[in-house]
Amino acid sequence: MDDIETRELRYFVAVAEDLHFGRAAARLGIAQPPLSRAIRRLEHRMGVVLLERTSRGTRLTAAGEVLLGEARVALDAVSAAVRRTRRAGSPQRSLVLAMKPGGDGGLLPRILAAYESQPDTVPVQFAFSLGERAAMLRSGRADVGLLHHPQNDLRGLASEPLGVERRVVALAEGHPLAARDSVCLADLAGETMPQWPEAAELGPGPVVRDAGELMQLVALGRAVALVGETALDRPHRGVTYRPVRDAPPAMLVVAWPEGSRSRQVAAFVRAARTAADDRVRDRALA
Amino acid sequence: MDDIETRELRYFVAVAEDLHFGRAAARLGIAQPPLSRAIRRLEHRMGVVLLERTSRGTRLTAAGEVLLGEARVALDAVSAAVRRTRRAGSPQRSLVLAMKPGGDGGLLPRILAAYESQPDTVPVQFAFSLGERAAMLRSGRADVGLLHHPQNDLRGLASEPLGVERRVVALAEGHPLAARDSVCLADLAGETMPQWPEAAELGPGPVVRDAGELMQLVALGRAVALVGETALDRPHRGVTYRPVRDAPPAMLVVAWPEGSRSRQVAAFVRAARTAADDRVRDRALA
DNA sequence: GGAGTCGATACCGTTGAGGTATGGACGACA
DNA sequence: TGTCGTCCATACCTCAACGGTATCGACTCC
Repeated sequence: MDDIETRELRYFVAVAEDLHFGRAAARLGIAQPPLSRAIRRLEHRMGVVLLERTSRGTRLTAAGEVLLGEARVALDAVSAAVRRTRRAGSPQRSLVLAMKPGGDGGLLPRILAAYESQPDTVPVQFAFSLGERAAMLRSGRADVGLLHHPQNDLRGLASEPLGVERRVVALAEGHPLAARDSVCLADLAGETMPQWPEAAELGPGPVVRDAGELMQLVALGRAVALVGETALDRPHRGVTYRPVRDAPPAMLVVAWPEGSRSRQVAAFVRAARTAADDRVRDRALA
Repeated sequence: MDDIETRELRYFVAVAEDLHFGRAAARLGIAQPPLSRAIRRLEHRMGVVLLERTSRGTRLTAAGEVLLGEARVALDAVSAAVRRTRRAGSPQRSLVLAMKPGGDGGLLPRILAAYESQPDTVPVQFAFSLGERAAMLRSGRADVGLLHHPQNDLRGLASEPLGVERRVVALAEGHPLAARDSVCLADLAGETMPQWPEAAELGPGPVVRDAGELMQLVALGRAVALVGETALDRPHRGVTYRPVRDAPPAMLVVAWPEGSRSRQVAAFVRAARTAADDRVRDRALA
């Protein structure tokens, strides 16, 4: 009755993303007629119309919109199952850590030291990613991640807070706002902010691929950027930083897939907590 | 490469649950040889051994254990996708509320009144269930639920707290502990506690199917039961209630599937919050 | 009105899912 | 120890359905 195969979901997602049977079929590596038939059969078995076909393209119905979102989640879950099983079966175990370069709030050395001081640890591999690190955890490409709340979408993940980071704005040294001691978000309304290529939908403004490009643009006065205060540890030439009074503070969290009962993940989370607690204590002493 | 079909996952879950190819095949409605081949092909494609076959039965490998858990989650996600899409496509909309009979902490009348006072509401259907209400939300059989934290597993769900309920123990009137003003958990160590048939694994002790049976057993002195303090609103003949000092309080929450962007769910959650806030205010006035 | 685009239909070959019959390994038991 | 029973694997067959090519029908745009 409702035994839908993942192939059918993959086909539907492809069509729903392209809104074009021919292109979707090409992307899937099959011809267009089998794709049309597969989608039609899917609609018939679900008893729901998913697409409105016109001779000039295709649109999603309300039910189709729902299925697009749900199918992506379900396909993520399936490929996560495969990946995690493969990793559990492969003899050489390692722990894949998803993080943004420099996005550790300066905690990473402490965390790794604390992790490796525990018994039975495995090598830690780094999966640097500017974009959706949360998706890497959900899909099983990474085991544990350092991310920011609420900037990252933590749904489907479990997490532990490691500390809050105030946000500062990076400005060119000659920027008018650099004359002030602090700014507020309203002051930045007219400024251009760079964005990562992985953003869900690209707005106006330049696209940058790494922190170097970002700071280059800022130093040139072509953009401003909201960054965590730990960016002050590695200041960039020609860039000055000012606190943003009303920016929501970013909470650095260690996150992992809900329901992961891996010993290694638990050890890493423990190490992260230890490292965060230690830093708080060190700062109190200083 | 990793395009695993849901059929293969269903087959694997069946075998992993039975640890017996023949019985699993019967349950799936197919013959044993195709099932053996399907599992073998699955292992081959994943590059991992999932089962240790002996001529006298079958055991899961470590990787098989991982896949069993992950596959259940993935299959839940797929059937949830189908169910939610069907409901989105069917013209007559309604909101399915999962709850335990009497498990509303006395809030339900207020919640329904608040919900129905909003514009554009749909009929509320009740899905009473003693067992895994959280699973009903995850699999799309219900849209929103009233459950208890931490007694229910809220992973994969979003939730809002509605209030805490202290826990009391229900005792026969002649029970020795009824002589005390309050008890602690250690006092209950030797007592028999009934359990619901949906429990993951049945221990010793009687099984009850509803609150009436439960209270009957308690009144007869055959068992004691930990219940929420709102049970005092409908006391049972021959049963007396005593607070449990160190029992973790149950937090009543309204929960819904993560990522549900349904307008009706949002309206219900809003109504539940309103109802909870109103009751707090009323009690403060009284 | 002709050309072009896009999805649906017709028809065909091949893959593979599922069936039956049987083999082979192993434990139980006399 | 030989026999029987259990349980999974293998061999072989059938047929549904997946995917491919060719073509149609509807609609848009010059």
